[in-house]
Amino acid sequence: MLSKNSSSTSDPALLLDNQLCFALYSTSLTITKLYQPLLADLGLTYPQYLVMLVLWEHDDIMVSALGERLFLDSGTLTPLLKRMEAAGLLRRTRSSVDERRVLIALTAAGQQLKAQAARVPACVISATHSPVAELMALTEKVQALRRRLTA
Amino acid sequence: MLSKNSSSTSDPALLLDNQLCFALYSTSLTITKLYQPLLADLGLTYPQYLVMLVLWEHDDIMVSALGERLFLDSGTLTPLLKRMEAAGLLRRTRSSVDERRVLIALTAAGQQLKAQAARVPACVISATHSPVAELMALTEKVQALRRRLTA
DNA sequence: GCCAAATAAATTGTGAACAACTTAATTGCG
DNA sequence: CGCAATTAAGTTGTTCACAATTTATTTGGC
Repeated sequence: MLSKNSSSTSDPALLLDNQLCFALYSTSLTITKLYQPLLADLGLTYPQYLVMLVLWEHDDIMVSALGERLFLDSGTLTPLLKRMEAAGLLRRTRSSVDERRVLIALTAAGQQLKAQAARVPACVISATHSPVAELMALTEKVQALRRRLTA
Repeated sequence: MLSKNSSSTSDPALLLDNQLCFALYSTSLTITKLYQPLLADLGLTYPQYLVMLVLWEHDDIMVSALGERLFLDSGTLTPLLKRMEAAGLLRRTRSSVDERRVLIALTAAGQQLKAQAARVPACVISATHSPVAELMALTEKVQALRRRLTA
């Protein structure tokens, strides 16, 4: 395994496998691919599924509230929500109280999709080959990091 | 905080904050935004920085080897590498041994960029407001999950 | 009441990601 | 050898992400 830059001569801080960011990035992409076939059955992409999770918890919210919850901005959400509206999952309505606001509300079809989505989490969990308690512990640690980053 | 679907009546498995995937996804995006101004000084995007990390460790490798290391395919890498070649960071050359292969090698400018990049990791680490030992432990846990997913 | 500042969403342009497919070269089996 | 299967990279089309900017509306100070 010879190379011009063998890893032994590299700054350890620049080694790919020492990067938390890369671990998060690559693992996130890998899990998303795991979701893809399951979500395709529901007619959803992964970011669209996240939007549905928020709306199933709390319907009829502003685009900006959705964005705060998902850490995404209107530049990402506006086209995404338009596609979901076109798919009949939700409605986008200007608030009459404040014409700047756009409220997102699930359609009946969007609400009903929750029942079908209910079996998705178990499928993904089993594919991780990991004890649930460990997954929960990891979730909390990653959330704690995100909190420290956004504080 | 009243809503049609209050979280207390929701399937816990569908609550956004119980999703490991979302924790990874949102934290990964948040860290990437942290890198963005630092990498902009080097003329790199975050995925381009990852390519450079691999090449600084091991120069002159095939596109597919790069892809295995980064968990990305040629559909993502080919245009990304073309942009990096246009920026003068690397060269793409067909292998004479096997004309299907394209070898990626750093230019002098690409090699020299490593010195400037050396201070990036410390900046990011300090921005996390976390002890380094904790970041390392979390990195290993996330890598272990990725290993279980890709096995 | 007026108007500058702030707020909410949308738009524009660039760069990923990836599924599905194509093109081109090499391998290996009969 | 001959050629089907495999491998490597590239292409196409769709969907994110986001910086920077724009449009439209509302708020707040005077």
